[in-house]
Amino acid sequence: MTITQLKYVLAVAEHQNFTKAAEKTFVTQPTLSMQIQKLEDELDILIFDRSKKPIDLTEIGKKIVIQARNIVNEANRISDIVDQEKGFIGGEFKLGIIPTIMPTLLPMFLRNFINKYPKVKLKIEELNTETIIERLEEGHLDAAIAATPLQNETIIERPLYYEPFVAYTPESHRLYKKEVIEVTDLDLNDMLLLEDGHCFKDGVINLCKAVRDYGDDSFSLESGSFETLVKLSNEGLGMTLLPYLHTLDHTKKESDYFRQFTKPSPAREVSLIYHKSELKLQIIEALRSTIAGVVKGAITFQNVQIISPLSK
Amino acid sequence: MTITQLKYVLAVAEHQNFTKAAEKTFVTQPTLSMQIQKLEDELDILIFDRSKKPIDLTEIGKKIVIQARNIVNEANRISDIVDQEKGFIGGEFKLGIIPTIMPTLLPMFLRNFINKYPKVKLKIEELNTETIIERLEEGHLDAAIAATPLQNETIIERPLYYEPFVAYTPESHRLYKKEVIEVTDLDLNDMLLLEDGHCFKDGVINLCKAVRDYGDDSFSLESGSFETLVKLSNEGLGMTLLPYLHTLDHTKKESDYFRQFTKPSPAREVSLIYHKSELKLQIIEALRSTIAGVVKGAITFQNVQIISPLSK
DNA sequence: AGAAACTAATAGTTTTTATCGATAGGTTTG
DNA sequence: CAAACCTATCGATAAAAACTATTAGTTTCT
Repeated sequence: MTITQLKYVLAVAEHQNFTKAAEKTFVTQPTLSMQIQKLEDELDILIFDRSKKPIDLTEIGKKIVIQARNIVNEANRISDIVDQEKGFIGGEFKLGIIPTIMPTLLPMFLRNFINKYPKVKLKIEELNTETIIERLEEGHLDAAIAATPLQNETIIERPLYYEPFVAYTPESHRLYKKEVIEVTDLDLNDMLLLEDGHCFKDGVINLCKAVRDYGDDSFSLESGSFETLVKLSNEGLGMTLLPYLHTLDHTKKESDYFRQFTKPSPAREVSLIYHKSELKLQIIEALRSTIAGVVKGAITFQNVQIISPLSK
Repeated sequence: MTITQLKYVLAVAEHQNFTKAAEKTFVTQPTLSMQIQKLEDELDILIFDRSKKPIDLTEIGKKIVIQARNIVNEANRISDIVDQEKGFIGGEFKLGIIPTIMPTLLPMFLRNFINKYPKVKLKIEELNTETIIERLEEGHLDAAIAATPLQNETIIERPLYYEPFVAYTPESHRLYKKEVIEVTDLDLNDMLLLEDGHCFKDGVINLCKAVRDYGDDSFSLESGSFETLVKLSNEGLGMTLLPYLHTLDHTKKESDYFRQFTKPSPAREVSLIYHKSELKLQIIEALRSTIAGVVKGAITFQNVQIISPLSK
């Protein structure tokens, strides 16, 4: 059994297709077929059920794939150890960021980071939370920035900052007259929220449910941007909630519509998250400290109440 | 990087000698030298410091060896998974047992186990607790039976039974007249205990310390057998403590000297222990259930007070 | 000090094997 | 029913892993 063979197994398991897997692993399809057969012979079992189309894993194949991923991960960590010892921070690093964090946070730290660690080839992708979790688990992302807690056992969360929500209440809205808003003032029927939004949990209100109910009656929102929400809000379709960083670069007119919450403000926890295998931990740590350094000062909220992204 | 190379590195790290490592891995010495050089070239580091005699690991080499052991362990588990799926329980299995458990427990389950799992080649070795922990950590033992708790993070403990201590008080001893003994009756100055004995902890008395003090004055005991203790005891050198199972096959005269403790009796916890990597878990589980089945009935004590083997 | 023993690296050779291109045999798809 | 697609097989080749023999450098023993 070789590490290469295990990588081939993982590739075929992922693409459910020998030919595609061969391309991804930069070998020809016969090579893949032969090596996987060799491994199957050695273990005296079938990893793939070739009768099904597309090709599928056998029961034992599934278990072997899990273990193979383990082994390959641990093997990759050898070069991590070497890099760390050499003080080398570099190589490709795939970072996922959710849409509602991307435009505000990325400009704050990106220039800083690439100056400090020029050898790291950052590949940043805007992805929703669900996809991020998937890709982290499969090892297609090295880390991500998302709202937490996620309560996923395979993922480690390192909180970066706590970002309060600010209410956006246009003149037409009943709450425009109030100077500060309380959570209890909110009414599910006159609020616009993102699908991928953050849910008030437990005691407060469950806004996730509200969005769904609302969608039944009139329209549903798939847009990932708060800009759309603000415009709809201006049209008199209700108020909305914006994360604090999104309120920093708005026109004066719009700023007039912002309303803070009374403390403890509802807020989201924004974290750097990564797989528990802790691959490329040095880069993750470099990223975390860079962001932490930039964010400190810009956002220092403490008396907040965390809103979970979970819709349960 | 290949798994084979990592195995070579582990062998050289263990034996601190290329030639011996080559024998153990069933290849010639040049093969080992070349493969390890290849790996060092690929990682662009030195794993071994060849200037020192005997050969030594570099700083980074130590880290790589730890990770290599990880990888090789995880790789070995593949065949575990296959065996489990096939329902095959077999292969070599190295079991360590501490001297004070060996003679009483082994006869109780060995025949039973080899009948039930004839394909398992059991290699049993009598070892003291310290050596057992070492070998479990290095992977030279698959499992062991010892007194617990050990509070070692890399080792998993599965308690098998709780064995009370029985006092052995010859006629000459002051406690001979009492029918049952209380822990508070014990006096450190007239007791014989094994070096590798079990320590009364916390509230009760710290017998471990007592042994050391005693040794200063007259003699120290390195024998691993209770037989010696009993004989010394008969010579009027003091009383001693025997684990319950050791009291089952004694002459009538000796039985006369046994004294139970009042409940909760001081007792030792005897566990099946193994590395947290859980290699060969099926065999471990087979062993555990076999022993548990045999022991049930023979030893069913509940109202006991566990004595830790730790001398801290 | 000098010979013997030991140890790791090197050189050259053989054996093994991983990979490739071409192709056959089997599906599924339009 | 042909076209497209997909995996297994075959024969060739290049890479590499292993071996034997030897060298060069130790350490150990006399």
